[in-house]
Amino acid sequence: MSEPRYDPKEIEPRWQRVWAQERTWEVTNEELKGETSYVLEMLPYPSGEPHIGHLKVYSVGDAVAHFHRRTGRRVLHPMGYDAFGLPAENNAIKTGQKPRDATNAAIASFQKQFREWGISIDWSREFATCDPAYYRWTQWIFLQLYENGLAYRKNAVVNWCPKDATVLANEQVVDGQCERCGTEVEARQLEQWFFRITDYADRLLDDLDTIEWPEHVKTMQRNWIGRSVGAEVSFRCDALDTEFPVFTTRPDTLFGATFFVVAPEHPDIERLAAGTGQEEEVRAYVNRALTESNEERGDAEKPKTGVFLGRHVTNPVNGEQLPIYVADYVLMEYGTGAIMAVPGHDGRDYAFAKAYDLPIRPVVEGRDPEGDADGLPYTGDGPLINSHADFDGTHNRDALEKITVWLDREGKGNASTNYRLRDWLLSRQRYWGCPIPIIHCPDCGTVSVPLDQLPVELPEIEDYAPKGKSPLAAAEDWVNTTCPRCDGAAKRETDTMDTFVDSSWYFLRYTDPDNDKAPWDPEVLNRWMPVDQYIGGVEHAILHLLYARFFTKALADLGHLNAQEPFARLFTQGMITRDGAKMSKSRGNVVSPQEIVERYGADTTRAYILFIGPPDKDADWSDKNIVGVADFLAKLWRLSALAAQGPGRGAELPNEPDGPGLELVRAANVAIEEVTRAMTGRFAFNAAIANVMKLVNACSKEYYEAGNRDPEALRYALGTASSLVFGFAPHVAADAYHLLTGERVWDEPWPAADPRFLERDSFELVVQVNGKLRDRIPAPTEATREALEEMARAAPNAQAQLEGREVVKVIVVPGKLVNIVVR
RNA sequence: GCGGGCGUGGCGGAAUCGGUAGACGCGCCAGGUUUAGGACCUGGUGACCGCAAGGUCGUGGGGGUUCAAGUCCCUCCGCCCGCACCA
Repeated sequence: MSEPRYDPKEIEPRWQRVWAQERTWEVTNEELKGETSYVLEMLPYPSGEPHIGHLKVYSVGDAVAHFHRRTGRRVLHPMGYDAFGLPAENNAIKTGQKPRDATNAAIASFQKQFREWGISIDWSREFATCDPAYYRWTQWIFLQLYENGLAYRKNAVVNWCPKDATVLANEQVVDGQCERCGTEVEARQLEQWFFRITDYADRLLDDLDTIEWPEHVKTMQRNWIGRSVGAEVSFRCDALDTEFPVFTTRPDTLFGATFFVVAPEHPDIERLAAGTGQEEEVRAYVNRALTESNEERGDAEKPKTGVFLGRHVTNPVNGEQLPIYVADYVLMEYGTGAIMAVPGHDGRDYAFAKAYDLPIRPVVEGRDPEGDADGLPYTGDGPLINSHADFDGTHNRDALEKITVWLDREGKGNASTNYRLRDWLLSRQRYWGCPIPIIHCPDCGTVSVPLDQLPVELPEIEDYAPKGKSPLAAAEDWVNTTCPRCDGAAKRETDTMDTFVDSSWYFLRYTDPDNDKAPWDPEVLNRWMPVDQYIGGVEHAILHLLYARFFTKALADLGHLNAQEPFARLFTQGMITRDGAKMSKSRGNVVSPQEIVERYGADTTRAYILFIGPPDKDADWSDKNIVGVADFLAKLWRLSALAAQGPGRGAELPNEPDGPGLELVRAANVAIEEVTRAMTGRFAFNAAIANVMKLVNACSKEYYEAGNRDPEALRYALGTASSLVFGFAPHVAADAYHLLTGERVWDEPWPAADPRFLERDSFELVVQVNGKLRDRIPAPTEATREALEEMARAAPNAQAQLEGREVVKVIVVPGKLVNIVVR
């Protein structure tokens, strides 16, 4: 008989058809009894074809979704598209193809691939964020936030990308460059829309403790939010009759302040220097500082520079007159743009004082061994000195609180907390995004579009080229409208929203995607949310993940949902590299998932990407290693087909297995145990697959070498292997299981190991002498400690080591080993 | 500088608790089967010494705790990621 041949090209479409026709992976909100689970991968931005990173994230997510289903949970596993965005618009400018057409084409290609990969998606819930039926509710949420003071417009210095001709949020500027195109961003003073994410800074920080996320992602968010606790202290300039507040984390060092510094951008510089004779020098310095690039300016290593402003302020704690300097090491964006300088206890102030020969006064006792000869600057803790009789001798941590209280009582300051986090700038001067549902009326001002007029649809336009304002401004028919309040002539807001707004709530919409009365039914939503397992790339550690957390909290506060956090557990998958480098067209090292799937089939491709290593780590693609996985799946299928040709059917646990059958049953149960362990609370898919390989190897050996002595046990072992591997290679597993049993493996519960087949009546006892392995001998499982010790002492290779030595101690670990300690 | 992570054969990587290091796969070597094959099956494969039995060494370096350390503690080195003149 010729051997049956594994043919993924025939198997895979056949099972995909079954899943599509039977809508196998759909869940309805009507049948939400029992335990549920919401498994979600970050939604893709559809552009061209999916790449290998998509294949990885959905392979990981699908493995989790299947495991949750088969361990008794109803699983929500939806898919959608982050479909607004700059690439489609830039493409339109270049090729003339409308953004919607290009996006729809890309979506079609993604859908096709995801189906060909056999990902278990509930397609009934699919949407794209550029669908009016979706962005209607994006606008609705915007208005909720606007009406409640969480969205506002202000004139501010903002980041402007000259290439993309739009403003950017702080999170979208990396090293002073546009996150998307790498162009150096410019500072511009503009009127823009913001979300008040800073109101949530404390909760965004504190609630990180309530979610199971990778520590490095939490750390990045903590860094980004950047909370510092301290005090705001007022320094008065009598000459100008003005108070200058500063923020400090070290009010305990107030007595050590010997000068005062303002940022070059500080609005009062001109006024301060006026009439002091320093005007020229100050102006020259400020001009130079302002024209310097971000990189040059931000270099902490370069020598400190600054110029005396010719004025003084009064230190509120001791009345001392402190000279005011302007220096570029002080940043306008942080705190108040002015600092008190304590050179004795701050490295930067110290460097400045040394450069300009300013006095340095230590006020905390202690020396920094790395510091100068005098042990300064000293940033550690210690008792106060040189301060005031009331505080000298007090430990600085206690003094910090006391001085803050004193400042508050005297009206010279107060406890204060500062954040690095800025409000989220959401408006963009681009076309392909969600319109901001606002009307500007000359009489009524800024007016919300009434909810019953949503969505404000994005009009069709011909010219997408950015001109420094939104291309929508040219769509006059659309821009000109009437004010909903006074019916007078008014204009629509022409900026669109940052696409991160679209993706900050899509996971909520999946729970109730067809609702046209509301963004969701809160009762339904609350049954699914929060997402049990979220999976995506670490590149979104701050942007998307912070914004989504903010939206969830804000919407919860407004009573629209219960969850305080969107994603209870987060898994960040590592990158697939090629030759140790990130894949990119310019490097020419791109691995096309389509090509691999075409050659080996989706099952092999998916299983290989999981087998390559731990999924949270980066992994280098190798064309060679994939054949191991291909052979393994082929072997599983072939053996199943052969076993199915033999007598009998089914993959039931044999009644009283013995001999070779018992060995197979045992191997299957060990595999169940190991795979379950790899999947429970972990994502050790590589280890899980390795254990199934081991089981299939045992089956192979029994079939080919020994002659299939127990067909029933063989079918059980192969059925178990198919069942265990289904989440990684669903088509071949479904087919093999069907051949063996006529049943559908996804309807079967996750296999449970039978303890009877995990225990054995004898085991290999390890005999150590002084911790060194000396022998292995068979021993009965039931043997007492004494019996084990006796057997160990009698073991031939151990005996040779014991000769002429005194036994000091014997350690017996039943079922494992005996360690004889000798002298 | 601060914070997080990592370091195991020729290669990718296994090893929840401290208890046989190197599972599984690639590669390599050998054998079987086949008209042939880049198909299929089986075995071997950390280094060194040895004909063998066996021994010595071995999880980035050094030190420690322990009967026992890849695993725990200290220290040093190297690599990766994030933040960084944030007061």
